[in-house]
This record gives sequence, C-alpha cells and structure tokens, in this order.
Amino acid sequence: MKRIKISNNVIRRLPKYLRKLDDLSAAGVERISSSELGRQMGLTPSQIRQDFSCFGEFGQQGYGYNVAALHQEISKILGTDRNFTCVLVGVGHIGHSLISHFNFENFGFRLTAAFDVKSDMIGKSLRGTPVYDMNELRGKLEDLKPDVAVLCIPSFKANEVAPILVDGGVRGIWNFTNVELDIPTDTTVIENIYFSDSLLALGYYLSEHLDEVEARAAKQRK
Amino acid sequence: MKRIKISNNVIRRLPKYLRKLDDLSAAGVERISSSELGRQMGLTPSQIRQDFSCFGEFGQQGYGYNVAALHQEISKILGTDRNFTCVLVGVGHIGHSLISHFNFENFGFRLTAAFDVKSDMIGKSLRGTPVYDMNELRGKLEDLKPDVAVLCIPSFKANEVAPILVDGGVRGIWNFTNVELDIPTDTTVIENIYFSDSLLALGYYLSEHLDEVEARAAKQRK
DNA sequence: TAGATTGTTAATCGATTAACAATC
DNA sequence: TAGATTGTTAATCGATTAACAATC
Repeated sequence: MKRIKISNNVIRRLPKYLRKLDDLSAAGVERISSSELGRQMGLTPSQIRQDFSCFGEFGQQGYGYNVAALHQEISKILGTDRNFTCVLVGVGHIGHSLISHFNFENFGFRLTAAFDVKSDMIGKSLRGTPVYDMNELRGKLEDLKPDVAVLCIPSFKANEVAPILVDGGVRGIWNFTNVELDIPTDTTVIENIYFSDSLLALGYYLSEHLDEVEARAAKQRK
Repeated sequence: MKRIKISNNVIRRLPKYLRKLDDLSAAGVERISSSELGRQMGLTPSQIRQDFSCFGEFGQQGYGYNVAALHQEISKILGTDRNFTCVLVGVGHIGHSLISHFNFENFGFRLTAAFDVKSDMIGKSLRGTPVYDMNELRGKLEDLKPDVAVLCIPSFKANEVAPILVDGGVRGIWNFTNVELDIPTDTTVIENIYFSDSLLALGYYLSEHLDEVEARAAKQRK
C-alpha cells in the first residue's frame, strides 16, 4: 500500500465513522450521503468527503456511500484485517474488565494470553484466555510473538515491565497505566489511555458550562 | 471569571501539562522555562507560551515558570478547586476499578455514592463509598445532588439510565458505556471514553509502522 | 548591568469549508 | 434525461510557529 501522511485528526475520526456506520447498519440503512452523515455526526459534508478522499473513492456520484462497503473500507484502513495478536499484562480490575467484556476480535486483535503475579489468578482461563505467571512473560513473548501488549499493571511497575515487552518484540503498547512509558517511540507504537486527562477536561467544560448558566441567571436578575 | 472561547486543542493539552508538572515537582524541579518544558514534552516553546497566555501571565521574564505556581494555576483553570461531587452508576469491573484505584479527589471530584443492581454488592462500602440499590437512584440523586455521574453500566442500558441522571439534575456525565448518549448536550456536559476508538487508532499507527519497516526491508533487499 | 526568557504581535502553516465540474 | 451527490480544487479560517520588544 502506498502511504501518504494522513493527519492525526483524520485518523481519530475514522473510528467514529465506524461506530456510526455500525449504528446505521443495525438500523437497516443501506446507503447514506455525506450531507446526511454530516448532519448525524455534527460534521460538514465537505469534511467527510475530504476525509474519505485521503484513502480512495468510496462513494458514487448521485448516490452517496454504501454503508456496508464504506464500513469495510474504513475497517481495512484501520488495519482490522491484519490479524494482530495481543497479550494482556496485569489482570487487575481493568485488565479483568477488558478480558471479560472487551471484544478485541471486533477490532482486529486476538488476545492470546494474560499475565499476572497473583497466585489465585495464575493457571486460570478467563473467557478462553489463559493467565500465566508474570515470571513467564519473557519466555511466552518469545513463543507467542504478540504484536501488541495491553498494559494494565500498577503504575509504579509500568517502566519496569515496558522494556521487557519491547525486548520481547512487541510492536505496540496499549497503555492503561497512567504513566508515560520511557521507551523509544520510533520502534514501538504507544497508545495511552489517561482517565485523568479525560476527567480533567470534563471538569473544565463543566466549569465553563456552570459559569455560563450562572452568568445568564445574573443577567436575568438585573 | 471572564471567559473567552478557548480551543479544544488547548484544553486537551492542559491535563498533560499538569502531569508533567507533577513529575517535575516529584523530581524536585522548582522552575522551568518554556523551552525546556517544550523539549521534555515535544512541544514548541511558542505553543506553550501561547497556551498559557490564554489564561493569564504565569511566568516571569528571564526566569521562566515556577513549577508549583504554574501547577496551581492550571489546576484552577480545570476547575479542580470547585469541589465537584459525583456518583458512580454500575459497579462492574470498570466501575469497581475506578472506585478502588482512581483518585477522584486529586482531580477535584468527590465520589459520594455508587449504584448497582447486584444484591451482593448493595449495602457494601467500597473504599468508603456506599453502594446503593439501582432502584434508589432517583431518590438519592435528589438527596445528594451530584454534579457528575460516572456511567459504567452495560451499554444496552446506557440510554435507559442517562435520562434519569439528567432528570436528577446531573450536569456532567463521564461515559464509559461505549455508546453515544442520546440526551441534550446543551444542558449536560458529556465526556466519553471509547476504548475501541483508542485501540483502532493503535491499529492504524501500528499498520503504518509495520508497513514502513517492511518498505525499508524491501529497499535493503534490492 | 547583562543575559535570559517572557508575553504578544506578525507570519506561516495546515485543516476545514465552500464551490463546482464530473458523473452516476 | 434530470437530479443528486461525489471527488477535488480553491478560499477561508484557525492553530502553530517565529520574531522581538519588554522586563525580570
């Protein structure tokens, strides 16, 4: 595939298109125009057509886009057909939640193993995923050669374990530790989930919202 | 407070500044210049100074920024001094994880109650937070008047519960359901955490990365 | 004081929006 | 065919970067 540099903004919108297309499929919608899609997603039709045109010509003049076909194209762009494998490291609450409820396969990932230090966890199988002893991590990485590691260990251990993953050949880390990983980013792709960043942003928007409400009320009183 | 419209890009960077300032504090750094901060964060000094200047003058010519003072200013901007209260709805794995490990107070939120349908959960107290029966949600919202609800229920129930929260006077929802909430956004601030969006983005960047590696290898072979 | 570094204005760059010919 | 809607080029808008006077 020939690759030209696509902006992060575009990339981050692709999963949102996918979710919307899922909804449309579920609702039995077979085709949609950029203007209707824009209306439903709060984007301009122009932006939608620009976004898609980064990757090819997925629509048809006078018709719009076929929902199923468009879904497939975007899925492909995001790499969901690449059969990535992943292992999950740290079966605490978050790790457990992901193993139990998150459908990795829906997004092109297959979860092949999990690792933990707790003896009551080791040897179990959760939803078909075997839990191994953390001590076996190095060896199992060699066996399984996972593309990605899902890192759910306590934050104080994050930078102890991360290098082991990189040494073990992992190419991507989905990082739930809330700590910045101190590993070279030119050989490993890191995707961070920072709950606190999200909550702090909510705090800002909420403050703004409440100030506006208050300002309107003050104006009323005058 | 007088408010001018600040771009989302700036808002989303503020929590990252806060994290970096925490690290610097912990490392005993008392002051820092925009250029050094930029170097450490991968931003230009210009951008950093522009970002801060949206909110005031926090630095000093010839000196830079005082780490502790800057931290406090940014915290304030994000509303962490507003003593927001929140309740958590749905004590599954994710909900449980947040109650057990997430330090809401660090970010200006106080968790006052949790709700669940499971009888073995109801009546318990987790890390000081009482768990009530989901049936009591309406009543307790009236009593507690929380600013925010943390929504951790299964996705198929998301849009059943969301209106109850809004009716109950909640002004913000931290949404972990992976489903778009169908409630008016002009009266309620919604902050979504979509795990799948993050994993799909990782899939894209990983695909791109592997293609580049492959392309380089192919070039070598020639 | 001299050097460093800010806050801010101006310049550049990139992303979004608008417009329209192509065409289904 | 006529109407609808795309893909793409051009115009606009906003965000980032550069430059520099102000000043600690």
